[in-house]
Amino acid sequence: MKKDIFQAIADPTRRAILSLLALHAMTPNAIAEHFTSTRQAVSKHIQVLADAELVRQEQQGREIYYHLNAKKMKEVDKWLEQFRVLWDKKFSQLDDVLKNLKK
Amino acid sequence: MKKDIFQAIADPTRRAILSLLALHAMTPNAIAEHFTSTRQAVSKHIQVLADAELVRQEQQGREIYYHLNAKKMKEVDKWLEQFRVLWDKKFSQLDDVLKNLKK
DNA sequence: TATATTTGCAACTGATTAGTTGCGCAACTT
DNA sequence: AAGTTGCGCAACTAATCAGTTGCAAATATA
Repeated sequence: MKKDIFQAIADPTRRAILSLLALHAMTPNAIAEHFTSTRQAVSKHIQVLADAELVRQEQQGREIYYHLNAKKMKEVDKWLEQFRVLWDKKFSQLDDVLKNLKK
Repeated sequence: MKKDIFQAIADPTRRAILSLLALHAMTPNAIAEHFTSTRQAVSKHIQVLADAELVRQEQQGREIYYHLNAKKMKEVDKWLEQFRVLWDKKFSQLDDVLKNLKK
């Protein structure tokens, strides 16, 4: 039921919501206006983001402002770390050099 | 049907496969040995990774070696870029400085 | 040639999901 | 006080998904 960060960012709508919230905090209605689907559908997406702690709520009267919790995104960055060494051409070439040295 | 990178890395098993392939190329059978589920289940995961171009195949006789396409992971890194500015305390403090300068 | 191994593909099934609708509650507005 | 607005929660449904089993093709081995 409760999803992790990777599942949370798997959905394009949810990624778009995160991008919106990167600019400034917003209420569910304000967020929903950016999409064609209903408020409740968007609200469900927000709930998933909240479960994953990618988003925090701030109640103000009857309105709820959703804030991006950018720090949580660090976990994705941390996971990427293991591949970062591999994807850069410079490192590949360095790898080749090391292989040649072995011979 | 065809999934994108974000959907591909949403599954923990698939992330584990990617981590395995970060070490060296492997055949489906070899990969499946690391998991409790059946070969076909693992094969399906590999197929998803291949569709997302996170993995390339290299046929050798009747064996197929799957290689990690680490460069594709850059797309996730690129998406993270928009949040990287926000998650670092130093940048938040810099932001405060800029706000104060405005006054 | 006969047999075993490696693999992908297709059909089936139970579980999960995304989106809708309807509701109720709390908080503003007039 | 009465009506409106903002919102979350719950139930329903159609669609999708994950994993299994069974099969066929290609390569290797005896």
